[in-house]
Amino acid sequence: MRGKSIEAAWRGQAECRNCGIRDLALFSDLREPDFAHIHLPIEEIQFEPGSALYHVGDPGQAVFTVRTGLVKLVRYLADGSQRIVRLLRPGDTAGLEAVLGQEYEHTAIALRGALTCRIPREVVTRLSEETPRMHAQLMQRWQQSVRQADAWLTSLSTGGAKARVARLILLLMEGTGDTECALFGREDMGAMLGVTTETASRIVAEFRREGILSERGPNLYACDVASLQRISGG
Amino acid sequence: MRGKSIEAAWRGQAECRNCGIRDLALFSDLREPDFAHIHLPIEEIQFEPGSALYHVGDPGQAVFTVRTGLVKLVRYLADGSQRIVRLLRPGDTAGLEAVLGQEYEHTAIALRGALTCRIPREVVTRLSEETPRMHAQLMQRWQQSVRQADAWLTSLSTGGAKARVARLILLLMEGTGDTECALFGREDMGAMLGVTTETASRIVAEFRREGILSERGPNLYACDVASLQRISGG
DNA sequence: CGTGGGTTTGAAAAACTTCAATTAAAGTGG
DNA sequence: CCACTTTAATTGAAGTTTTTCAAACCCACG
Repeated sequence: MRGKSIEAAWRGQAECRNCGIRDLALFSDLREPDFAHIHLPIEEIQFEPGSALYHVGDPGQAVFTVRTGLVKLVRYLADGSQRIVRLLRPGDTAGLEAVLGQEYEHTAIALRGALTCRIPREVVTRLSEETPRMHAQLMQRWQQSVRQADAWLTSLSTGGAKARVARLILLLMEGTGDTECALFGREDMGAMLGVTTETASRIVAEFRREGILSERGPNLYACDVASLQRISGG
Repeated sequence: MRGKSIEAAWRGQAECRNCGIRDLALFSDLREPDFAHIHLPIEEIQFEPGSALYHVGDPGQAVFTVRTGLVKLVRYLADGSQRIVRLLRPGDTAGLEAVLGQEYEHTAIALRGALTCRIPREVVTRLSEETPRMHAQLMQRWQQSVRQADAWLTSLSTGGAKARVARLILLLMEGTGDTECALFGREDMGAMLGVTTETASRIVAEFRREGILSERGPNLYACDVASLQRISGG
């Protein structure tokens, strides 16, 4: 089995045809005959919290679909600190640059545990040559990345620190109809927002004192959405 | 002729085959037979400083290749202020989302004058269906956008304001073997760096007093690259 | 020669960082 | 199961940086 089995447990060969999140995933537009072009195994891999799907500079051999959990894309700065440039959620794709035969641009690390499908580069390449549906899907994915990058800049790297934290929390709740929200370590929060760990901590603490966040478990909070929206807008 | 002729002067039909910057541009990989698929006119349009190639929310009807000058991609925030999310230079492509049939994600505004080629959406779509070279090129362009977005975040929205200004200036000089650098209005600088106009102004003024920048003309400076690099790294 | 837009500068307030110390939580190994 | 180590979160206080609000300035233009 794989060398990384301590951190990354191989689960088995993925059955894309019957994938539970197929309508979200990279292969959502494929039709039955297209699957014949998948000539290399797609593996299902479970990454433990903190383990890396790949590292910046590695030759891009595969694309990953996130099935469950959360993955951060990290860039390391000259001074050794890190900046998180994006967050991938179920349905999102990591390492698209592999399709272009390039090295990975980031280090991708699982926050919480993450179940992923590892799709070899050649599979995507071949599919994209064979079916325009795959092509279109790839372009969509690229655009989605750009859009997310822009949103990250304008909403998480703009304005005061309180507004940024508020926007981050709102972003995390987006989609989930819920008003509960699982946060992460303060260091990661800081790296997402471009502020120090302490500032992130202080603001979360302040929100908690003001009742905007109420702890429901370890790093799990119930959120006063209205207040967060007010803060995020100012 | 076009309604926007006051701001945007139509120059004529572009001759892509003999384009001076073709090796940089979207069509760089096309071969002779591919040009037969261009069934709609590609227009050469000159945008005056401050005029818009397109606005956020407009239906994306065309892609623009920047031939000369500089174009900013702007997002407007809830409070009415603006954030510049990217800068396009000669060879870059604006409005790629049009190819996906989507609305423009930004407002694209010419800083300085900019000569562009306006390529109708259908031309790119058709080419991309007909030739894999075009397809590959589009993917490259998308990736380039993502890469630039990430770089923008990590180098222009991270660290202290002095470091950001220094990195912006270095970025502007990148490529041009020169040590001269044309800056823009302080408001635009601020919107690129996520700081106020005043802060941008103060820092440029400070650099000037310290001899790191010396004025050579209106907003044109000779730069002490070594010092800028030192500042950008701290 | 006045006007308007953008730049520069000042001073006080606010926000953030830094560094250091404290507390809390979570493992670890007896 | 408890004491002990470790790691992360929180808090305080001082120091810096940035913003804010105002005013002065400069220059191009009518």
